[in-house]
Amino acid sequence: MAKIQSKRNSTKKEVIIEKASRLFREKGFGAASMRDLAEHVGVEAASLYNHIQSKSEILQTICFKVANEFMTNLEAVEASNQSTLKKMEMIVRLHIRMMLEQYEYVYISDHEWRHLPEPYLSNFLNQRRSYRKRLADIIEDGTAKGEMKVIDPYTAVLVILSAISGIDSWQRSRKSTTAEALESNMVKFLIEGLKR
Amino acid sequence: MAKIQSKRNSTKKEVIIEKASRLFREKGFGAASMRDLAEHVGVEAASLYNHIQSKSEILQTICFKVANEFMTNLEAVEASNQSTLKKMEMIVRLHIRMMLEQYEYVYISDHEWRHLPEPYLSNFLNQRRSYRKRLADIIEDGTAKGEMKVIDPYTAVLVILSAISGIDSWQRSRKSTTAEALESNMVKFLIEGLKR
DNA sequence: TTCCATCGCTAACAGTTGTTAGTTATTTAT
DNA sequence: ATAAATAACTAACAACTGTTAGCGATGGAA
Repeated sequence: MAKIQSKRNSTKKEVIIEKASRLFREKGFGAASMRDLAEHVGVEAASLYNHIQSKSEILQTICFKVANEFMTNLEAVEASNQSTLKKMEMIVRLHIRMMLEQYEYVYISDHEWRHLPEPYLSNFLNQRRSYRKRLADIIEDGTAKGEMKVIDPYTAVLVILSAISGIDSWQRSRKSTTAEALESNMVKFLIEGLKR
Repeated sequence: MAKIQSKRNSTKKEVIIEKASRLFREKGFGAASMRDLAEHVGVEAASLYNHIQSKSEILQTICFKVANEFMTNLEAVEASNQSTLKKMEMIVRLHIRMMLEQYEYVYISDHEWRHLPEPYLSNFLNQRRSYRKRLADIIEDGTAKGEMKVIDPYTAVLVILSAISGIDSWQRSRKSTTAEALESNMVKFLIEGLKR
């Protein structure tokens, strides 16, 4: 049942969301229109509503997909038996990979969450706050154990996360450098900055 | 001539731009309407056009005001006789202060430049690229002199700049910590991360 | 074949967008 | 006081917004 399969074994809904992610990143959620999106999907605007419920449903899907993926990975890191410094390195690497491999989704989750309607907005912000708090706890733990330098944990979290989310402007301007080189450079910088 | 002074010794045009900066940050450039802005200024939407030429002129004014201020300050730093590490520290401190003191303007210049119309968009991007190149040159110089660790200069620039621009999410959530504490924490982290 | 669900289409809705024209009110200069 | 300039107003424009209704085509299940 359900022949709705388009190319690449994906639902048409998934195709729509993928095209939308590209569009939302390029123009911003507010400036991207449904007719715009429809054209990229190769269909009339009204037809989109056979697969999705609303424009903001697309945004919700993207934002929470990303948020959940980060949260799941954080839990795995927390559960691992590693030094706090190693834990932070794992998280940094995860964020960089996500940024490189799922660029559009991560970018939108980072930049367009403002346009989420309530109650999703509050939900998203709570999740984000919780995520950062748990990162800060790791750093605080690292400081207590003498593995890391004495620094405000929340500031450190902010520095690390925003540094990584800034790769977006790298993405287009530096195809020359390899992803591995970028990753190791950023890890070196960010983790050395933490090391005591 | 010209009585157009409103309160606070500022032109009505300046008042409009100030109110607009707040609005553009909160809602995003695309989602903020002229009628919205007019209400905040205390006037009808059409009346705004006695003082400005278009909506995007406001965006242009803000973006280039910020860009020019950074560029001017960079030139001063370049001309100074300091170690490369000290130069980078000066730049970091400048960016943090700008972020804290002219939050709305800097935020918009950082996040809403996409909506600049051509040819201003290309102009802005050129200026940004040049700014980053000159920062990277300082770091490269520092590495050559053995003051800094061997790291890709452009990556370092990106880390530093995006880390600072991430203070926006700090701004609202951490009124408790003082600006000085934030500044010293970030300098410690970012500059130590550079130090050889 | 018949039936039914799925999907695409056209047309239209009600609302909002940035902006202009034309007019009136207010302030400044003579 | 009068003339000139400046800025506010109302009304309207054409274009565009997300979204719905309804109809026709398609294709798999019975």
